[in-house]
Amino acid sequence: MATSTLPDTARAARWFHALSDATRLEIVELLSHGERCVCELQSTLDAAQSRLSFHLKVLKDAGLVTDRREGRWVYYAVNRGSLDAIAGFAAAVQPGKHAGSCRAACCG
Amino acid sequence: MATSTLPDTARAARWFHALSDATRLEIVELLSHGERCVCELQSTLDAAQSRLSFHLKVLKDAGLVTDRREGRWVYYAVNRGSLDAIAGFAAAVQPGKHAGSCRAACCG
DNA sequence: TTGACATATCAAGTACGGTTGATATATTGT
DNA sequence: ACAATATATCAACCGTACTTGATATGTCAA
Repeated sequence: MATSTLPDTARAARWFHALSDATRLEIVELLSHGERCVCELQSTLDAAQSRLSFHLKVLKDAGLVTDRREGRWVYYAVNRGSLDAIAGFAAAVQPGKHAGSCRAACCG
Repeated sequence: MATSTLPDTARAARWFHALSDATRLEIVELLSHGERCVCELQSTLDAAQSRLSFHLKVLKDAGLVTDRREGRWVYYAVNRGSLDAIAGFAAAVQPGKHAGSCRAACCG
């Protein structure tokens, strides 16, 4: 029922849920400037450590960020592919973007 | 603190929250084929009427869909601008996309 | 104006998400 | 081995979001 360009609904819902929180959006925004370790995010956002860890887990489970341990530090970075997919979703649900027969059959 | 290309955090969080639910994603997907009245969505999604009304209100309050009354029916349609904005957000938080001095100063 | 249909709103119950503080795990330096 | 630092996990609490069924509003046709 979904067109082939659309990601499956559950995954998309997880992406969007991960981005539906102000703290997590700020994290993503910070990470868009380059990878950061948790303690950097902590001091920049002035957020409790467990709170940050919780939000980073949500972002990671959704596939929006990746983590990489280096010594005691864990560096988080945005996952470019997931952002591409989100942009792809936004493009795919623009009306009139459906391919061939669909356009004729159902898209006004 | 946000770059000028980023939408304000609260509004973005509302967009993403509106898209964070499977039912609402299905609604948007259906509307991407063209505007639909509530009863059409209701039969297609096999969802209770009050439930649909609730989700449509969330989507509308977030600015993702518009509504238009025609007689007894209310037709909902996706708001193209909001989808553009979402795609814009995804592009803006790709690492290395920051302008000029920022790129040199902070973006690895 | 009455009845039928389409949609919105409300109230109550339940489930889920976020915060906080405490504790656990991992890594490094001494 | 021990202490210090960085991060993750857990449990308890609270608020918000979703579902359901009932009721209200709005529109049309007879």
